[in-house]
Amino acid sequence: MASNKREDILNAAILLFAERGYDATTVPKIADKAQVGAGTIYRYFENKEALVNALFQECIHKFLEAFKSTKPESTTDVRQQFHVLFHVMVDYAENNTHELHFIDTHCSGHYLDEKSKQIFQDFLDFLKNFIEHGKEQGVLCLLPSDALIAIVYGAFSHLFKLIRIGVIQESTELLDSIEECCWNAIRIH
Amino acid sequence: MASNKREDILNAAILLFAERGYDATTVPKIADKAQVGAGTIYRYFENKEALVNALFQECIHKFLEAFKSTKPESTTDVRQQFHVLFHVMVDYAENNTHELHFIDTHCSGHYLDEKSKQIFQDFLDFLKNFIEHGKEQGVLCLLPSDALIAIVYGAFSHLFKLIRIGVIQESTELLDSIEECCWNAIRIH
DNA sequence: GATGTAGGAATGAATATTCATTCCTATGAT
DNA sequence: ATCATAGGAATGAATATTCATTCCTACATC
Repeated sequence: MASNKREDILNAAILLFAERGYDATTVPKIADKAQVGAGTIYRYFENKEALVNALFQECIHKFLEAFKSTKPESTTDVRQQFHVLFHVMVDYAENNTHELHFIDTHCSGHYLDEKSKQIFQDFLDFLKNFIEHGKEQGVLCLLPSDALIAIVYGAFSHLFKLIRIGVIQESTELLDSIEECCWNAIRIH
Repeated sequence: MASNKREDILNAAILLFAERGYDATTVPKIADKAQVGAGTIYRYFENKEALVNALFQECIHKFLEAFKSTKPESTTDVRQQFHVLFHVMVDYAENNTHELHFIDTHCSGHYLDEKSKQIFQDFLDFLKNFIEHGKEQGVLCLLPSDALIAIVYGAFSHLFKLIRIGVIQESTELLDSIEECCWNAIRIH
């Protein structure tokens, strides 16, 4: 039987970090939720900071892999590419309820180390690439790529926050409409 | 001898809360930045929680007053109303560099009391009103009002975060373009 | 000197981290 | 197969640190 303690700790931690934030989440609380002793956490992670960094890096990595595995470059139709990317985000948000929120609330935390910042930058660069392509094709607004990403991602993450807390009800039609809204925000008219 | 200690404390606190978050901001650090003794803070606020709530309420109040003073109802042109509202947000973001970020990162904090939650709800209801009007006029998408607010506000707040940390350079043209993007996101096509 | 205000050291509760000890499990000898 | 032993894994009580809050002293102002 494989030792899954490390996993247990990470799963407990992401729940608590996403709900309460890094600073308000105590190590003993993580231990409780993971059903391990407090000391066990220090077998797997040097300290609380190392834990949050490992978690952050694994989340981004998973998210980025989800994007990369779609190979949206195979078509030059920017709208179609956008559709694919948008649905990667939706799938990720649906299947990893807390991860998107965790990323969102921790991506500029003071406890992130260089490696975490770097991998997050890689993630942004990947998205930037798509935007840049769309601008070259004359399909997307000629605003800074960072700005266009912020518009879509900002809208998306606030929306999923509302879905997560139950203010609005998720449905295929709603998501399709929202995709259209986001697309309309950045395309050339 | 105008006692401006209370102001000093609030100004120091908003900077630190916006930068580090509520839980990572210690009362002694606030006292240092405000150049007052730690005990002095407790002359003006019952405790740390009362301080953050007072701050939050004053921020939202100021923001909401800025909106209300524009009386966008005087015109029925929804696009024109949107322009006015958007510029209230821009002005607020520009003149109160840290307040928007503070609101953004603290509006769902576990330390907020009923009054803070209520005043924040009032704020959302005000925006909802505008959206509802636009939908009645047949100008805005028939998505839930909360969703439309999230799209615009989410995009806006992420954008100003980038401006604040210097990733993108603010300019009139940029802001005009962004306004157009936000409008395109929620209008009917 | 009485009263109100400020300061910051002192306090105690909460928290991250350590460490001596216990608990498993795999291996090997009988 | 049974038992013995070792060594890594896990534990949680103990420790060190940090922090919100209190409290006592000093300084104004009247």
